Amino acid sequence: MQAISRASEDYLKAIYHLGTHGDPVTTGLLAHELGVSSPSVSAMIKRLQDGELVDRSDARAIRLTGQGEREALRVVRRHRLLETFLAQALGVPWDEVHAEAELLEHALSDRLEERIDAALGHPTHDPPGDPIPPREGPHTESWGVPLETVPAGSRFRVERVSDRDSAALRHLGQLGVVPGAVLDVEEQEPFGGPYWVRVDGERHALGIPLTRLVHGRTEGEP
Amino acid sequence: MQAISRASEDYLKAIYHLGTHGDPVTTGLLAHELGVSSPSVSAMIKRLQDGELVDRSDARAIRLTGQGEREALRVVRRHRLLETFLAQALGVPWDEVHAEAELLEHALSDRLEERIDAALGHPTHDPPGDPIPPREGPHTESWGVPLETVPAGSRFRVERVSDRDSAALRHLGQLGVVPGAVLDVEEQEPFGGPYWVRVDGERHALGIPLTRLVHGRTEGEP
DNA sequence: CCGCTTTGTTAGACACGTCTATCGTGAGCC
DNA sequence: GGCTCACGATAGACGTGTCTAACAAAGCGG
Repeated sequence: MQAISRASEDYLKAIYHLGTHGDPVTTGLLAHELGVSSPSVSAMIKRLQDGELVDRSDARAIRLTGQGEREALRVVRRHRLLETFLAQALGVPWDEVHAEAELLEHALSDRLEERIDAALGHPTHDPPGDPIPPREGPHTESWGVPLETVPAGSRFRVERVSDRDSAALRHLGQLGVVPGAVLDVEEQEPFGGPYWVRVDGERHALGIPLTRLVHGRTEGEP
Repeated sequence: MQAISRASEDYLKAIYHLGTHGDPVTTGLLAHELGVSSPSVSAMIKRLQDGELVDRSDARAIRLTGQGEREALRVVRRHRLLETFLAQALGVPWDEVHAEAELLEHALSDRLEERIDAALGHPTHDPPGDPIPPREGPHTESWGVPLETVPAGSRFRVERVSDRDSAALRHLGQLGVVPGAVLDVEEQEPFGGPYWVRVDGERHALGIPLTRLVHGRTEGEP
């Protein structure tokens, strides 16, 4: 119950995020993700292990314990609620909400989190489409499939857009590639060439890196 | 220009607040205010002095330098903007906004501060009536006179209520003693007895400690 | 004028979170 | 099997912010 430091929260959140992408979470990966050296990660993991928040029984991967995952989800919930709130209450553009929420998420009291959740009508997703974990109870991330893997000729409904790269997010927003949008994947040029997609009647070219940021689900043929 | 730590911000803010009350700011006073030991204060003051944020040329009082005061005012501004915003946008009751703003004030980016300020229409005062410092430029606190010093028979306009004691604040709010309210001070019982004041036609007794929290200005006779 | 009380500072320790430099170790490859 | 390379852990240091315990200085009462 003793308070968890901001740094610990950042580590737990990063372990959680990297964990949802399937790859085993390693020291080096975490160090890169958090922008710190790997000895720093080693030291922090040791502290988190002492606090029963991470599990190192598998030497090849860093895993969260049940308690660690609960704490990570608390941070993720606050982050995504804040993103939603900032967008809605203040009109903060969707490529900025991530950075602001990153700053505020560690300073949000349970009471205020509750008020924000209620004021927003208990939203289930934040602006980029990430699901907001419940205050307690199970949670799944439901990524859908990356746009990258979708063959030409498909109709694709956008569910989630990664908000890690603010500039990319802004660009996608300008093209209309937002959660809920429906894309017709018209063509994929070979050898890493762009995807041509039709959004709202407009035809746009998306480079491979962009298509990796967009997740969703294929629908019936166009 | 290098970022100032949260702890430093808290010290600067506390020095500023204690300074506005007239008394010379001492190590012990700061220690009490911040809930830390006085050696901790000594150490921090030394660091702040090294950073040119406090001035110890007067051995009997801790003073802010120009830069130190600017930094303190930045924190105060963020705090009071947040209080106003939380009250307005989320309906957080006025006895809670202080504690929430206390948590969030260190995590507010300039950009978001700007957005909040604009969304609120550049407010000049927060809910308890504290003046919001401008983003830059001079600022005065303008306390008015404490209700405690007002003689019976006066009419008194409330300008500011201290938000340090949440329970007292809630109580005063229930009585209608809020900024803008006009009180008729009907009677002050001797030997520390209560003040009898009429607010909105209702007669209420206020103990001395409460009357010290309320500042304002006398108006014409009732 | 001298001792006591009050106040602030120094000394030394600790927890946290970070770094660089170094050491171990395990997997893959010849 | 032995070498190399990548990776993680350890060692040692530092800055920040805190503590307790001991010391210094200053005012005040007698």
